[in-house]
Amino acid sequence: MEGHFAAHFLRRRKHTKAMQRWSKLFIPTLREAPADAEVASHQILLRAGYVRQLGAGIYSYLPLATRSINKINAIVREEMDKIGQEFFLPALNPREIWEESGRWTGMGDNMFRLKDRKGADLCLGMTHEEIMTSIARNEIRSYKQLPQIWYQIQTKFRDEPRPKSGLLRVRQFTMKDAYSFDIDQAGLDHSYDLHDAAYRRIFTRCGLEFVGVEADSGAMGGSQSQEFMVYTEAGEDWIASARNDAGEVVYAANIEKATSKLEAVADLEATAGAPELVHTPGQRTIDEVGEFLKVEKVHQIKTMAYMATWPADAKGVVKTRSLVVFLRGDHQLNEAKLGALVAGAELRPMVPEEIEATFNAPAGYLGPIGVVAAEAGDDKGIMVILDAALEGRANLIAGANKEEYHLRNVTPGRDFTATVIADVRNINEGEADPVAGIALRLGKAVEIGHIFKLGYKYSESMGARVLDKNGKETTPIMGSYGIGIERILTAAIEQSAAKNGKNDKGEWSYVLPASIAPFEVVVTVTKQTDAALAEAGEKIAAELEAAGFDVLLDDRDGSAGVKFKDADLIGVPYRVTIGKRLAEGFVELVDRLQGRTEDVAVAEVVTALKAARKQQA
RNA sequence: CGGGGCGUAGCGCAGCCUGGUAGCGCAUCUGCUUUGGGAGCAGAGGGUCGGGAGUUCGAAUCUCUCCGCCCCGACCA
Repeated sequence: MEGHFAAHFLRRRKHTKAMQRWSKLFIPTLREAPADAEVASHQILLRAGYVRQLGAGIYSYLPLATRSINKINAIVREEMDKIGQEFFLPALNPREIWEESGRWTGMGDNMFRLKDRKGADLCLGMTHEEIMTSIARNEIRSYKQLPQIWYQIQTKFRDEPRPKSGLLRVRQFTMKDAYSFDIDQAGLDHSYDLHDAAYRRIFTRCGLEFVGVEADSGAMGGSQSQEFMVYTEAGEDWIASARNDAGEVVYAANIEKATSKLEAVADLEATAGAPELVHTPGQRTIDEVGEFLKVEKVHQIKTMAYMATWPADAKGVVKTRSLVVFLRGDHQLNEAKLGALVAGAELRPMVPEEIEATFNAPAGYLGPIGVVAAEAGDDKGIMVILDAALEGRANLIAGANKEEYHLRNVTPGRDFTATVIADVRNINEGEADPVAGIALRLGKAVEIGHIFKLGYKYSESMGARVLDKNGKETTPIMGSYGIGIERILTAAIEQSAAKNGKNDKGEWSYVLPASIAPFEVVVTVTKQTDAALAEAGEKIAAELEAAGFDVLLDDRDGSAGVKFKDADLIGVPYRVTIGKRLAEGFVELVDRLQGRTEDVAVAEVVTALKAARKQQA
């Protein structure tokens, strides 16, 4: 009985779905992109009538964007429902809950704040750790109620210092955020892995070419963290990755963490058994000294001097420390890696007076010998950092800490010691990845998702406690996981635009994956006033719809050229053109993802499109 | 916040320097002709020139001020 009803209902639903006709839809395409749109996706979203801007980092989503985002949300929901449960939390939050975690002040100016009529402080949610934790705290009493994975798809508000790049960096956006609660670390590991797998399914289904990179856990604290990135020029992060011949990612990391295997370097022959002074008048830079002494940069030591400054403590005391870094001559310092060695401190280059005080020599002739390095583990004195690439090297050229002189035969370990040996250099494109030795690809990327193991930060500070199986009170361990919904759309556009490039008018060309395009197929009637063509368009569109395709029928009374341009512009992957050859029983099938066009018999359209869609999947 | 640029019709722009009737292309509306890659002809509508103040007989134009937007540097989905 029930089964019959369900089947009947499904069938009816399919048939009652309203045909989407271009003549009736609001798709305000623009011939020229607004001048303040710079990045490809921003220009495209505006020109194609997906979005309109309301303010800096504030956008209205028109029907096309809404359809696309709804599809992305549906995919996210489907995958998230396999591992967790959907919530919907308030975007409007009282101050008190944020005070509990210390983030009312911690979030600083990035938080939108407001007052209610009684003068009470409220804010707009930037993320929802606090709210979820408060629910867990109030409701979860026993390990038997764990694990839990709770997620929502919700609007987030962040008062970004600089909104930019269209939908890439905005002040109001949609995030799928999820939080896991487990009784122990093993449970958290599992919840984290579940998210890792779900995220990979989501991004794959959305047609993205992404890499998961090990990331700095950053300010939110926590142990393990992975960012999901899509390579694009519009991105703000730099990442390195390596794929094997099968196309699998064998290594990927944010540039702030990436390492590489270096080719072995044959050291210079010793000219003496100890450092030897060489007169190098006016030769200051690595290039000048290399040229002057006829040595390669790999045989030189680059010396960099920084000051680390920690924020004032409770007594208002500001702590500083001198950092001296030695790098291979051809390498660049990575400030993020250096910063990791002095947690919580701000870095800045030393000023000339500080350099004089530290080295007793002017910039240009700085080197390791004579610098008094703090002992390892000591948190006072000059912190000398030897980059790992110099470990084991010998007979290098370095500044002599004496104006107009350098030294030969400088050998780390023998001639000087460091407080710490660490990897603090930037890796370079083409260097071998540390896992499989495959050439690294380096590029800008946009972050579309982030998963990380939070630990006890919120459960502890907000007092969430459960009883374990021994009846002992214990603190649940948390994970936090986010996906930027609009960024999936934007990244998909950027990804495709990068592949398809610009036309001779400087306009970007792109196609959306069928899974997230506002429509899967557009049926273009080349001449609406021709009754035969119009009728065939209706019929074919209806058939495609009945076969489960999301169809847009272009029934506008305009020239074929305009219709083709518009169809391309909105990024729909498939087009069925009803035109000239209809009299012979053929229509044209354009597969924009494959860049292929073929004539198909009218009776074969559904089959042919299904085949095209299957091939893409 | 610091630095740079911009604000004139829905979109793209000119006009500003040297003050005097607000213009061009596209889009929109009407009619006719067109209809396979952003059509043609004819006509029409549409503007607080970002806001305010000042200078002047007169301000889109000069001065001051405020606002908004974009881009480049510290944060993050």
